Amino acid sequence: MDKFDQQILALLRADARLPVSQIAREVNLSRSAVSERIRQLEHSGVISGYHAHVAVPGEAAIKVYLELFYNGGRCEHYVELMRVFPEVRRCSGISGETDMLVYIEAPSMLRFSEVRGEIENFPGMQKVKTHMMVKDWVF
Amino acid sequence: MDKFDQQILALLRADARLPVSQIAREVNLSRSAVSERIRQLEHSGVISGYHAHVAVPGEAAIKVYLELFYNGGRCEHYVELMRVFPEVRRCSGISGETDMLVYIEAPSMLRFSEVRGEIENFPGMQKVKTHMMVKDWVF
DNA sequence: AGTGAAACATCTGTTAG
DNA sequence: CTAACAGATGTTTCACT
Repeated sequence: MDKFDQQILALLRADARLPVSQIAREVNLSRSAVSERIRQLEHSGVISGYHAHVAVPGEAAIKVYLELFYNGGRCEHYVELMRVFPEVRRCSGISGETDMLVYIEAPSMLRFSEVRGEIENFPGMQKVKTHMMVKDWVF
Repeated sequence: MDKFDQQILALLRADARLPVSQIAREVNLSRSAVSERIRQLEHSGVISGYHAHVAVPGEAAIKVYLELFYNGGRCEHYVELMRVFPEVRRCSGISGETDMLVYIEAPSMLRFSEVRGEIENFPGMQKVKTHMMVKDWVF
């Protein structure tokens, strides 16, 4: 994890679709070297994925935390199911009784209800506890 | 913004580097159609960017949600007290029994314990429930 | 570790039908 | 939408620093 790796990470953090050839130019390494470094960074888990940042249609008028309780199935499974909703911004597996904590931003109460309804009907879903966010400070 | 767009968004959210050709296969559209749709989604701002998710070693090694239960005092009061900790990233007043949900990122377990200890000793604090984040997906 | 070059498959953008 | 083409890109391998 030297200076080159850090430069590569910074570039991919800004634009995950930057071509290897261009990265090579900017950090002054060959394509093969950059390819190999990226492969290492991915394999070692430093880069956990590449994701498009999708804006919530409308605006985030409603902010909610859902507590999910389900039986069987790994959390990865449910994450894949919830990924289809742009309103789902974050899924966190946490210690304690709750299986997963899901943060949702929706443009309206109606839309939120739709999303919540679909999540409740996921196979194996046992309970969905809703926590409307009434105040919020982000630092 | 029809069903196809939503499918495309879900795929790019999961893997920003998915080739257009493969997306086309999965949603049963032609490459040109998918290319055009992605172009529209980018230009209209629905897709605001593509980013590598990087786990920086040492930075935010520990992610935790705290459930705060206190008696008396408004949440604004406690927010002011917690603002002194850079590790406190978000404070949310939510509906339900829990008075406040606090998201914390700390560089080490030791440092987190210190912060948690201080929060527990805030005047009026009744209970602090810790939820270590063991898995996490941010979209 | 990195370079440069080559070879090959794949992706993309752009045409034309 | 399909088909086809040209150019760019990713990946791998190799000989050589």
